[in-house]
Amino acid sequence: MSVTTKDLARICNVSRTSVVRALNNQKGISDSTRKMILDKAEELGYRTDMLAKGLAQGKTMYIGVVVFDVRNRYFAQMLSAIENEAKSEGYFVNITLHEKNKDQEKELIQRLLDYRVDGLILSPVSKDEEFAEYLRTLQVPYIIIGNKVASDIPYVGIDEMKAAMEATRKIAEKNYEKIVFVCPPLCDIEKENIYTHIQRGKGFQKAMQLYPHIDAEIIASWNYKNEALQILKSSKERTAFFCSGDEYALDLMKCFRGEGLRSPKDYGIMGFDNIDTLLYIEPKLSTTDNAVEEVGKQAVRLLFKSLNGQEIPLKNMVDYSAVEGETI
Amino acid sequence: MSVTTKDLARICNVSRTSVVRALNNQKGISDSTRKMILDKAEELGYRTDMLAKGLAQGKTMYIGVVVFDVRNRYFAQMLSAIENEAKSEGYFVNITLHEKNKDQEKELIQRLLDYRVDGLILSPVSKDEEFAEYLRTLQVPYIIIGNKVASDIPYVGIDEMKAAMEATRKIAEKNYEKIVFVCPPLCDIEKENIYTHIQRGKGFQKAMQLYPHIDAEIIASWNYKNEALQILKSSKERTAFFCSGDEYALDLMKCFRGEGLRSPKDYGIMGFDNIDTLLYIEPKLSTTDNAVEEVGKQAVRLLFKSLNGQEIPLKNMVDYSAVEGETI
DNA sequence: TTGAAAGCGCTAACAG
DNA sequence: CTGTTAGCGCTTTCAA
Repeated sequence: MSVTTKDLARICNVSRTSVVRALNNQKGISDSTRKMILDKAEELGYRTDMLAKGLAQGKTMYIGVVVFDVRNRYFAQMLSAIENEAKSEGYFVNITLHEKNKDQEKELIQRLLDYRVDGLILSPVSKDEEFAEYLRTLQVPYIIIGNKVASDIPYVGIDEMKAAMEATRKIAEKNYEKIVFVCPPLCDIEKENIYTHIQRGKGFQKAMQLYPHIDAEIIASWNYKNEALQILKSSKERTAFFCSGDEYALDLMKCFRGEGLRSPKDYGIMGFDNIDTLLYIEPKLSTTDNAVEEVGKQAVRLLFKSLNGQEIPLKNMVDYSAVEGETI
Repeated sequence: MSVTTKDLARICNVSRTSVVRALNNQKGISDSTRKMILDKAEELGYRTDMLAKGLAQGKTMYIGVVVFDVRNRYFAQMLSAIENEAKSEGYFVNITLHEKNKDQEKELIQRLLDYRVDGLILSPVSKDEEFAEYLRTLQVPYIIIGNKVASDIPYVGIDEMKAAMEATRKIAEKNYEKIVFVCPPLCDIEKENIYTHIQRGKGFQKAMQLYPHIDAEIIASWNYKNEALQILKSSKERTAFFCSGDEYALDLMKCFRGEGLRSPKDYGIMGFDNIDTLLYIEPKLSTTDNAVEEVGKQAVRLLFKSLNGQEIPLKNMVDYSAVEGETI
């Protein structure tokens, strides 16, 4: 087995307290004994047992992250950002995943707490009041990213609605006669937390009010490819699709291409998120960058503040940015 | 604070030992007291402190995973697989990330050990003998995925060489006059563990020996786009590119498209890995599926065997499969 | 069937 | 400056 403070104490002929003082750089110990102990520790490859330390101190320097589905680019990019930011403060990150399952979600949070994480970063798929209530009972600080749960629960993200409004206006100003908001998650509104998509939808509708002469339509179905195709083929108007996620846009583009239709010639299309798959896509998709890495970074920073006992704002907005493409 | 076994004992008027026996489903306790304790535990929302349990038992039911760069699709897909498989055995997974940094890599392993994980799954960027030696000293079972470190260190992956050979032959049989193996990581051979890419390269070369009349070339540079373009433009032969990763293939396709060149008309191209970005790409890229999810799953299974004291094979091969596309 | 006591490796309050 | 002691919450051996 590995060497403990007890071993070090015995070997160095000092008390365990002295060993601790040396290891943790505390005062109340002479430089010579400190050096002696540290040298010996180094020599024997001493390593702090974080379990024991955590148990004794009541904190673990561990933060837990719960997200659904890393296969989603969105999360993959964010996780790196979170990990890096936390590391810079000496914290360790425990990333856990589930597949949009509410029970699993809660279970993961529980298990992280069982392991006594000091704080949590969550991107929940749950949103019901019961879940909000559950969160409120948690004994550790936490912060929500992406899918807001309730307004009294700390949250960091971008202003989805405003971003969607601006995107919509960009499309509208290109003289399309019809704009279709494509948002399949909307049909899961009862089942999941799709806050971001709802906000984007609101932004779309709000913006469209400024353009009464433009036809507005919404597709809220996982059969969106067929529905969109239907619309595009049957209408004589210049049509653009505003998709609530880049993946939907890419899917549509592929589908339309199969019918010989090209953007921007035959239709306009815009995504949302700016996932990095777009790098390989031609024509370059117009979209909105959701600043996912910055969101992750901010989440960690806010959590640290919280851990240090500081009050943090409930609503934290990060800047998004429009990405010019060739499809509008 | 939360309720402990001590609290339960006091409240139920029994000893802590009895509480433990009830909670852990051990025998040596009457059904009635057991029920009484469990009911009370439930009522008070008792939760085992895994830190204390881990400390006392010397095992944590935790497995650590170290990978570089989740932004890579390869890992994102694999992590889900690992998490799911581990969960099914009651283990908890701690995923940690770094950015191809050897020091960070070792540091992460150390920290996971400090938190006393029971086992490790690693996809290392290091490969030197020193690292291998370091791994051999670890006191917990571990398994390597993807980048093999040494032949005495347990490893799970696909037969990269054989897969690359078969892919090469597929290309060769389409009557190309020149085949270029595009493998930028090869120029990092001194810096990183690029075992998989090396194996793919060997497979390519071995296969090409069977086709002496076909021109074979290798690009081992991060300037591969320009070099490939150069080759394609300057040679009159029917040329195909065999890329050691789908991303390189997508990059080339985009670059060539910019020059008005299309696959398969103007050149052939094949990728490797079958990343899911391919879903959105047209024409459909021919590639090899590296069975990444199965690899992750197997890694967990093998680790469990190891945790249970069983011997595991050092070399564990998972089946890959060719993916027919339109670009060859 | 039940309980007392020691211990996992560390920290922290208090004394010398 | 140094050491003694108790304790974090759980497990485990041994005795009743």
